Amino acid sequence: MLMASRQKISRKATGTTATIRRRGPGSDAGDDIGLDALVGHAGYAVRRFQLWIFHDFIKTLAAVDIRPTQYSVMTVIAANPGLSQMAVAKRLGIERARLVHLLDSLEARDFVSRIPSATDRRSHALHLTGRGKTALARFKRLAAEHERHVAEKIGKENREHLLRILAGFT
Amino acid sequence: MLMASRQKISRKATGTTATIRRRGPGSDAGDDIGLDALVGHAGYAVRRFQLWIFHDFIKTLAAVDIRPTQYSVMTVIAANPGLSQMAVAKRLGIERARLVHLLDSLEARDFVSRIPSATDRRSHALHLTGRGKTALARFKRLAAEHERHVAEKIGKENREHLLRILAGFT
DNA sequence: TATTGTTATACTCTATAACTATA
DNA sequence: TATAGTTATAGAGTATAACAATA
Repeated sequence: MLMASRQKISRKATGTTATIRRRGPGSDAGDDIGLDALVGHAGYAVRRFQLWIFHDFIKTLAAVDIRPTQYSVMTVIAANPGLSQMAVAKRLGIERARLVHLLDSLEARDFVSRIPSATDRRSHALHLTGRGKTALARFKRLAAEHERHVAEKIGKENREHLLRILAGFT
Repeated sequence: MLMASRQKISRKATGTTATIRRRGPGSDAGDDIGLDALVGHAGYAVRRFQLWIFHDFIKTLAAVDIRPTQYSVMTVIAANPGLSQMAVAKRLGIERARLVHLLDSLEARDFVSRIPSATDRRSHALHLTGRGKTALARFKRLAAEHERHVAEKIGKENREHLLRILAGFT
């Protein structure tokens, strides 16, 4: 349909040709395709870096089947037992609707429990279970390993500088 | 259902209470909720920063209805006219299946055209239309404005250092 | 056989709105 | 009225698989 209409376009040669030149084998996204204005955009670099970090995190913690958001939720609850769902959602910038499902899965794995709040019957006080605490200790060791991968990738000094630059966003 | 089973949990007071203390007005995610191990994780800081950047980009370019990925596609095509879809997808780390839809929308707005390749009848040579070139010039001015927002947010020097640290990811 | 563009499906994530039970 | 947790839905975005046309 769309295809058909596209192919109606005349096939005259355009004069312009692709500027792709392959590098040697093993290069990553290694085509000599210019990016021009894209280089110099913080957003593009940060986006690519963030994808790399998340992929490495997921891979490094694949054995325990924990993703970055699940890790952050458990970490915040461990550091602030009794927090409500709203408080966790606000602190991590997660939609409260989404946190419901995240907690459902963490509760199903017996890592987190929702205790009815003593003071407000609408809200839940979130706690790690005993099993959750043990598990989180293991997750933290793996997360530290992931963090070492980051340091290897961009350099120890650069990683520390980056954390200082972005401290305001945590 | 799940709710019901949750509410069966005994309502005994837990002793633990939320540790939330409000700051003065104007603070951003301004609760004194400890993050502990989360601070010190590059991935967390980078993720939050990336979300801030994308939100600002989308907001700054809202008048022209262009999102970061659309901008990056048009920029790469402008810098390398005649590129195939596979080449663009690989260069930007986008799935080729997704690029199809991105190009459909850019083509529908007459910003991009798919010219049948002169040498390989399977592939399309991608070009900006005249309208696309004019539009991209405007997008670039707005993107530069967005980039100034980034510099204001983290500091001019820090932004430049960040770009140097992450240069390998572009 | 392998690759390009395409279609389709599933799953994650974001953004909303609406509902309930409480406050 | 407003808030906490929940449910539901729609739109991006990611990850796959499969197909037709072509190499």
